Amino acid sequence: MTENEERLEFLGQVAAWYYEDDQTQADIARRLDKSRSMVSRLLTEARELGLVQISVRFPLRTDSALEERLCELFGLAEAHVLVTGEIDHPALIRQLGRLGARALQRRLRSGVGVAVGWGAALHSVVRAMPEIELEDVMVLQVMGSVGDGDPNVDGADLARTLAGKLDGDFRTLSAPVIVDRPEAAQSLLQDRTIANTLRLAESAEIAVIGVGSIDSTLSGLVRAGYFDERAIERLKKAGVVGDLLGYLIDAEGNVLDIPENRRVVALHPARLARIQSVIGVAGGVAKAGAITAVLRSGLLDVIVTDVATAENVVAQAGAGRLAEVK
Amino acid sequence: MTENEERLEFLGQVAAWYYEDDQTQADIARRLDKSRSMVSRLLTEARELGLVQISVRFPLRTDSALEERLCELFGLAEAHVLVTGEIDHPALIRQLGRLGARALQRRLRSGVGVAVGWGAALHSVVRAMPEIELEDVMVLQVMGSVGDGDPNVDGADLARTLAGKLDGDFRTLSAPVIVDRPEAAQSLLQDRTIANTLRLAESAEIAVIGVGSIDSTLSGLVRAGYFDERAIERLKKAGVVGDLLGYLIDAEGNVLDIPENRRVVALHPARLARIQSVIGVAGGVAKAGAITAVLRSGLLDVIVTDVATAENVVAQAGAGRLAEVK
DNA sequence: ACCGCCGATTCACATCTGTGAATCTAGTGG
DNA sequence: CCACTAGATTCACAGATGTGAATCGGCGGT
Repeated sequence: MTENEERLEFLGQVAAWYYEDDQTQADIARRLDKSRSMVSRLLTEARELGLVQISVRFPLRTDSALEERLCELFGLAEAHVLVTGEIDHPALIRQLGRLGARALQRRLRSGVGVAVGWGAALHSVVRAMPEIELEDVMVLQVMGSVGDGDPNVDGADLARTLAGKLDGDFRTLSAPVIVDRPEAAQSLLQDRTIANTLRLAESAEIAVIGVGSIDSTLSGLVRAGYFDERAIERLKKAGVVGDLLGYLIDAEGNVLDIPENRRVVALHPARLARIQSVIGVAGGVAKAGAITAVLRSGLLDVIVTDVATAENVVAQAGAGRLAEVK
Repeated sequence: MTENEERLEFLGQVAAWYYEDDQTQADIARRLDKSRSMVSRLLTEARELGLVQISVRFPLRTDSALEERLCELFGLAEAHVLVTGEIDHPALIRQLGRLGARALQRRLRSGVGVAVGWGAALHSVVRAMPEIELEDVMVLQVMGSVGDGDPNVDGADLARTLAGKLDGDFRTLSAPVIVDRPEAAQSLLQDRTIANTLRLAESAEIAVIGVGSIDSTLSGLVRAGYFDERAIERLKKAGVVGDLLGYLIDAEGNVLDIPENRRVVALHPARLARIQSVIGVAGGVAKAGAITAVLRSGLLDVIVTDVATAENVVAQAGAGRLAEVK
């Protein structure tokens, strides 16, 4: 352990020389009396261990008019609408992450429980989260993991990383988010460890969740291979517009009573109601439909999204309202 | 303004591609249809604007036994003693900065006033400070600047940077820390703006200050050219062991009644007494004498230093005690 | 219309960096 | 004592990067 610490310190020293003092690898090699390539590898190791944090941060612009509109329409406590320039999707997700991290940070304090789902946006939130000194924070994973697929958006990893940054503890769900048979889901949900984590999660003070779209390219569930093209078509016909914590929902934000939803290993969205601050982070116009649905469910307290999507959501909701009046 | 924001966003985008997506400059150049050298320059610009934050962070070890000992000996609220491996002075200062930033962060909350001095260690504290979301924080510069010399340790810059990170306001002292004639100091101290800042400073909740040694290589004052070798010799004979906020002090931590101290433009150390949390950050055995003196003055509530120095301080203080007893 | 100026951009080249393959080193088991 | 192996280290080279000097392009002045 001490040996390990010494190595960390050594790697940190090297990284500091390189990144903070702008010394060249050759300089450092001379200093250590090693070859330059060695130094290159030491730096790689330091980076991999997360000793070097590189982040790009610049002021984020938000649209307060749209924010107010969203709050009104859906009875939210807070809305954050990112103003983007021309920007590609990964960049959008990154900026949303920063905005989301800010919203989360504002609510964090020592002793809270934080329930986290997963998804690209959430991954980005966790990534953007600075290290904070808190005590007794507990991070809870609330939806099972995807076995294969993108490990970048894996829930367990997310919970672990977030807990690390908050200097807190964490509980993961070691189960796939969707299993083959309803019975399997049942027994997993009743498993002591899993049930325990979920119980902790529903009494958490804060939840941070993403919103899934049913659209093939954007949905983590689809990308993970749980549904194929035919299944998607069928689900769409059944009224599915997206997912919340892995559960498929319709345009009103209701968890549909379909077989697929009985195979999900995750906190049930209805349980979010008890949580004081439920923060949803999702963006991209393609997700607007799903986001509108989730907002309609009334489960969110805070939404973090981008202008284009927010506009789309407002338009849909406005239309919905008119329809209701008629 | 908007144009500027757009440029920031653009630079941020480029920096994100480079630093977060690991794209090569050539890739980005192709994407932007510019030359690769252009991209290199854009990245430089982004870094200079502070859009890219690179920090090396690894667990800091502390010596809790020594910490307790220091607290006892000097009636401190907190002591932080950094355990260092073999490490050069800049690296030591950097790590102390991180430790200091942590101590500061723990005390920060919305609405506080923070008084800051300057010096290499403080610069490092500010550098290590993460951006935090707070409201109505006010950062006050409490000692004048050095005109020439190392702009890295300039007080005004320090206050500005810290305020930026805390999302707060700041007040600087636009005056040199030491002027030629006592009358000049007097009139500067009575200047409306300066007096105002100092008044705010003494009613601050937190102060973060360095400790100066009289030793030529380590003292910011000496390095800035305020005292030459002969002056230093004379001062040492007069009992000076270091400086606190620019005022020269003896081994007991008293501000000496000498002409030099009437030329200082800074908050008087005695005014620190009102401030709830006075945090001193300083390290390196060469400063042990000065640090001991400052600790004896009883003005500090928190000290942040390294093992070697702390041991030295404890030894001195222990000896002092024995002497007193006899 | 022309000139001259200044910032933006590119070119060319020296330097710096990552990495597969070769080499070294220390520890282990026979 | 030696053979063997795994990890540490270096070599060599391709590729990536920074930067002084040259070039471009627009714009105000005459």
